[in-house]
Amino acid sequence: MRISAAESQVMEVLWRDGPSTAEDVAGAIGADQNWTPATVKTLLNRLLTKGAVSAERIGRRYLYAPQIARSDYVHDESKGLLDRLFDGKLAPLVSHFAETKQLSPQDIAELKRLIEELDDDGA
Amino acid sequence: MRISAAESQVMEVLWRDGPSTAEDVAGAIGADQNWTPATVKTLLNRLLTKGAVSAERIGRRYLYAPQIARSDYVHDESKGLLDRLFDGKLAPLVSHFAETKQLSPQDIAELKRLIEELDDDGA
DNA sequence: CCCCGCCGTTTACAGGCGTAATCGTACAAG
DNA sequence: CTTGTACGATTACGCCTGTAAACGGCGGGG
Repeated sequence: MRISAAESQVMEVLWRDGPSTAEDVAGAIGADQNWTPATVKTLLNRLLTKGAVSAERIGRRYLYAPQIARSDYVHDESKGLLDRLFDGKLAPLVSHFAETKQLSPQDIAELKRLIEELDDDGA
Repeated sequence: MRISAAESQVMEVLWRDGPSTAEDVAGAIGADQNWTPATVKTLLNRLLTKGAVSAERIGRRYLYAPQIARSDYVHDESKGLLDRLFDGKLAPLVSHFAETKQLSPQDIAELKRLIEELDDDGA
């Protein structure tokens, strides 16, 4: 199930805020994306027909709720990128960011901590 | 300059093999993507009008050469993903793969080595 | 009890993309 | 010199996407 870039903005709101009405979503997004409410409704409907969200009727409105886990989505996107660009390996990606000077000392420290933790678990 | 998924396949060949004719590219790709040569030519032309590749006439053919660095492309794609899904930070991405059990001991070892190297440099 | 307005649904439409066939032309073979 | 052919260029076309307006019904206010 493919979720487009615009659709993912809507999903992010639902993941963050939980079940929401179209109005809620429009309110949460509208400002920075400056979409009209109509646009948000279209996206919600496309997600609905894809089965990516569910809709429960509450009075004359619907509460939309995500039907796929954010972690699954994130995983698919991430793995896709790794496979396409880094031969499926994480290390080259990290290396790439290191080379292009995109890592702050804090980033490095955090990565270090994380890796040591993994290493301990694994060993 | 946006490079689509199909176009990036063509770019990958040019990055890997250097300046190539349309036939070369078609040969290098054709098998696994099973595109006709016509499709490859279309993609090369779209890349040409975008300025992503250059074309130098050699006899009655052209040699196509990348005009953008792979590292730039890789960087844009990677940064885009990090920004969209991981708040721009690498650590959460690594953490995500760790949680979903996508890291082999080799991966962890390599990451560890890499990070220590970075840490030494930085310190 | 009737009508207005608010919802969700349907329809719209231009641009990008994947995929490819067709066209026009210039070189190579005869 | 003619002609077939192999190129790049042009055209095609349906689907997806971003963005949004139009439509139709139902429920609440008068």
